[in-house]
Amino acid sequence: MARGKIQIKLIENSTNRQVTYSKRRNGLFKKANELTVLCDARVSIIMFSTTGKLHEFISPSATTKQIIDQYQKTLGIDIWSTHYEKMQEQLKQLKEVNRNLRKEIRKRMGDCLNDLSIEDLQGLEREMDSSVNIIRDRKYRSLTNQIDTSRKKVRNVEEIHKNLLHELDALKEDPYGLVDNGGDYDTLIGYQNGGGGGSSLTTYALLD
Amino acid sequence: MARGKIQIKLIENSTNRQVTYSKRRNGLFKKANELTVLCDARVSIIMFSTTGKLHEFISPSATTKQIIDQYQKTLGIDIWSTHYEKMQEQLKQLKEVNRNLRKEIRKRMGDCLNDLSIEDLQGLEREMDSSVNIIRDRKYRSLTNQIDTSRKKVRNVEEIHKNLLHELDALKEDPYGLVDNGGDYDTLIGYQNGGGGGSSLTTYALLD
DNA sequence: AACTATTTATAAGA
DNA sequence: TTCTTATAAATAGTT
Repeated sequence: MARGKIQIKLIENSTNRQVTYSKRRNGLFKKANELTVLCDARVSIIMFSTTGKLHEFISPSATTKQIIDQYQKTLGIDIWSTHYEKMQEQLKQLKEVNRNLRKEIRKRMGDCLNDLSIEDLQGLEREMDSSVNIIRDRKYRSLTNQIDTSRKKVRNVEEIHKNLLHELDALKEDPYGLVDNGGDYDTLIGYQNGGGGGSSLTTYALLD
Repeated sequence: MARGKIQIKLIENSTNRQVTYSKRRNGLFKKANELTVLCDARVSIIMFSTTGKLHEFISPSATTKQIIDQYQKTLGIDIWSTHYEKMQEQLKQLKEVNRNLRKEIRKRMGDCLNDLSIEDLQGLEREMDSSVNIIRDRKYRSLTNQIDTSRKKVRNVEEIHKNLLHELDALKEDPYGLVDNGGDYDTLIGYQNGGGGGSSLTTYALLD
């Protein structure tokens, strides 16, 4: 606008562009400030250069956050809050659910019984009795299983012991190993040690 | 800046101010647009007049949300996202807590017992037994209270009945009401009907 | 960063 | 609000 008119189109020369950006930015900010003072307006200017550099103007009477908040409020279209409010709602619901769950647990622990009627108490008692029975049953079955396993182990150990005794007897009667291992007990638990009969004394696996 | 220089200070005349606001706003937006084109910059201008009216300029190559997001990102100071991420974290935690609470309840209802050891089952059983006892006790006390209240009511009704009989006897012996109500039972439950002895037949309040 | 010829913006008036 | 226009301000090109 001086020393020759220019076309409003991208300035190709990078240096010129840079200089013009700087000059006009100052001009813009000056105008914005004048507007702020003359007309008691609140102005926010945010700008990024091609290189990503940030420059901002804000009327002294405001903050950028204020302006943006009011911007959203005025447009009604909350750029973020849509998402944000949904989260808030979700949060509230979760807290409520949480509170109820805790209350439920406390009831089941014998707390917070004040606001329950006799019928409620009766129901709660019955429900918990039945639950305890289930738990007791589960515990019992679990115990039974363990006992059963133990019993099997014991039986296995006994079997091994018995076999060892047999082998010992055989050794006593035939110290030079001329007689083969008796087939009956070997086949009986032979699958447990891979059928290895190579040594004169059979090894017997213990159950886990 | 024409037809006379002006001081950069609030324009007192409201109409003038309004006009100047409009003119200079256009000027500002025009300059912003030129800057956008000449220097390939992205500019966001948001302004509010004294009266709260919103006007905005945005470079065609951008959206206001983009600019504001980049503004926050560049400054590092997230005006909202800090809050947002905190909420997200909170949400996650609440959901986790919620899940655990539900599991706890299910355990206490005899579900989900698979991953509990015998010791856990034992502890759970003991805890629930004790809770059931508390509930049973509470129920018992509640029942006792009700029974007690009922008993009092019955006693009250009996008392009233007895008194009525007395009055009836008195009436039979003194049909013309010359003899006053017998003092003993009147004072006994007199506080219950406000001490009203005005009528020949005393009224007796029933307990609630 | 300063200069300055010119263009542009705009204050006041219509 | 829009147009006009005299004048102030901004700025492109130069140093």
